[in-house]
Amino acid sequence: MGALGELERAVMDAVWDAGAAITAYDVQASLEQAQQRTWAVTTVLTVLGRLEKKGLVSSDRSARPHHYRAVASRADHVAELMHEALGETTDRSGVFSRFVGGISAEDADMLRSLLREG
Amino acid sequence: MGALGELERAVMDAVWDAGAAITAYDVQASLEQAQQRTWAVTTVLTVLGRLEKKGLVSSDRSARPHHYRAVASRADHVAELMHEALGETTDRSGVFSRFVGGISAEDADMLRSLLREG
DNA sequence: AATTTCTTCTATAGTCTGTAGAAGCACTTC
DNA sequence: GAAGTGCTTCTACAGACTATAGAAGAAATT
Repeated sequence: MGALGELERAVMDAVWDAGAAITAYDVQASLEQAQQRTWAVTTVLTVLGRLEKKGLVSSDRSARPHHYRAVASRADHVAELMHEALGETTDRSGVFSRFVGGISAEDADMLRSLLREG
Repeated sequence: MGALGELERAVMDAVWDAGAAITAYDVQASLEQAQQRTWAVTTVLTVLGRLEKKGLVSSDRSARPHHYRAVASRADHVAELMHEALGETTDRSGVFSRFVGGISAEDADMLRSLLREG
C-alpha cells in the first residue's frame, strides 16, 4: 500500500537487482556499493521486515542467514503502481493522451506493438 | 512529490471537480457532501496550504475568501504519477506488457488510437 | 562451554498527515 | 471609533510511518 521510503526503495532495488533470493548481508553490501555510506545489518533487517509486512518481499527462514526474495518483479510492481495511479479515473482518454504525449518514441513503439498482440 | 494523504486526496478531488477556482468553504461543503462528516474550515485551509506547498494548487489571495485552483488537471496529475512510477525503469517492455495486460479492452482501444496519431 | 553468527526486541528521532483552537486582521455597522 | 463579523494565519498536538540501530536472545560452530 503506502509508498516506499527512500531506504525501502533502495533495498527493493537491491533485491530486484539480485534476481534471486538474497540475505540481509547481501543487501547491506549492495546498498553500500550503490550509495556512499554504510548501514547496520539490523537496519537492513528492520527494513526487510517492513517490506515483508507490506507484501513486497517474502523470506525463507529455514536457511540460516535468512533469504529474502521479491514477491513481484520490478516490472510487475511498476505496472501495478501505474494501475493504481490510474485508479477509478473517469477521464481515461485524457490521462492516456497526456501519458502517451510524454513518452519517448521507443516507448510508444513498444506500447503500440504490445497493443497489437493481445 | 510525496503521495497524498486521504484528506488531501479528497480535497484535491473537490478542487478538480469544481472545475474553476473555489474557496475553502466550497471545499468544506463539497467534502461534507461527498463523505458523511464535517471538517473545520481551518482544517481545510491547512490542507489547502499543504497542497499549495506541494505545488498541486495555487491560490489567489487578493479576493477575500481566498480562491484556490488546481495547478494541473486531474488527467495531468494522474499521467504524471504514471510517468513517475515508470521512472528510470530499464525494463520498459516488461512494464508495458504487464500494464497493457491489465487494462480493459476499451482502455486498450483508446491507447491504440492515441498511439496511431502523433 | 565458549565463541561467533545471526535474529528479534526495543527504542528514539524525524517527517508527514489529520485535526482544529486561538488569535489576529479587515470590513461593516451602529 | 467601538463592536461585531468573517476570514486567515499561527500554533499545536496526536498518530502513523520511516530511518536508524543497540542490546539481548537464539543458534551454530569450535
